[in-house]
Amino acid sequence: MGLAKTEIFTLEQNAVARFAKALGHPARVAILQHLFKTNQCICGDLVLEIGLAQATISQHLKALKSLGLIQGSVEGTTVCYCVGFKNWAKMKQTLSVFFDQDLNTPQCC
Amino acid sequence: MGLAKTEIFTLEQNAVARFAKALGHPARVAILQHLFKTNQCICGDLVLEIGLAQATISQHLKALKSLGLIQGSVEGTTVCYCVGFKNWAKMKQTLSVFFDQDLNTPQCC
DNA sequence: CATATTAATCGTAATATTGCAATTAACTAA
DNA sequence: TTAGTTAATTGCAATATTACGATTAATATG
Repeated sequence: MGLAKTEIFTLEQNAVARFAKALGHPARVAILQHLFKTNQCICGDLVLEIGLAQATISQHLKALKSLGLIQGSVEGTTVCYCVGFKNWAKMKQTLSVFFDQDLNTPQCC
Repeated sequence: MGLAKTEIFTLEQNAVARFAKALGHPARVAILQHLFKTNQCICGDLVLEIGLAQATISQHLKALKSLGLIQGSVEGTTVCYCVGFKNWAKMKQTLSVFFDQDLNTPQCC
């Protein structure tokens, strides 16, 4: 199928999975790292920096933008991207809660 | 293609992506949550709990096991699964470093 | 032994993802 | 206006993922 049955899972489970999926490709990880490092940059810089085709970078940017992890603003013929701090924080929060499950659980095996 | 060009990315970028990808499906999130809640359980319990076919659960278990996030031990006709705490901790560490990039960066837009 | 139970694996179908070349849309500058 | 620049979109090919039924392998039980 290739299609996840999201309807049988909780909102939290789907939220964790959605954020995690967005980070599940090294190009998207690299894009975020570069935006944190440079604070902001135009799309073309990312193409040079990362070394994938412009169309491919654009596709990854779209995925990150759809979750609000980055935002882009058109400036003339260029598009300036930067981190979407609000949703970045939301992602950190969502995944931190998931990660810290282990604090309540005694280690068994 | 469907095949990520991992060779052009750093080890860290690939590690973040690999862990994140493993959490990128709600069924795998649910499996981990259930293992934390019950400490350990057999494969059949997960099939009942989650409501996907046994073959599908087995596939998700394999993905988690390949990263060491869970471990399974055969006990008679059943297989008992539990969290792989060592690699769980490694995942938390890897992703935490990535998440805390924002602490060094002044918020711009 | 024969039968049942459990979970991994196989095979397959549907869909998603990744990547790129080519095109398009939007804007700038001459 | 025309030409150039930038980035989104389109179209496509290759591969991956998700899901399930059927089968298999391993172990238990009668």
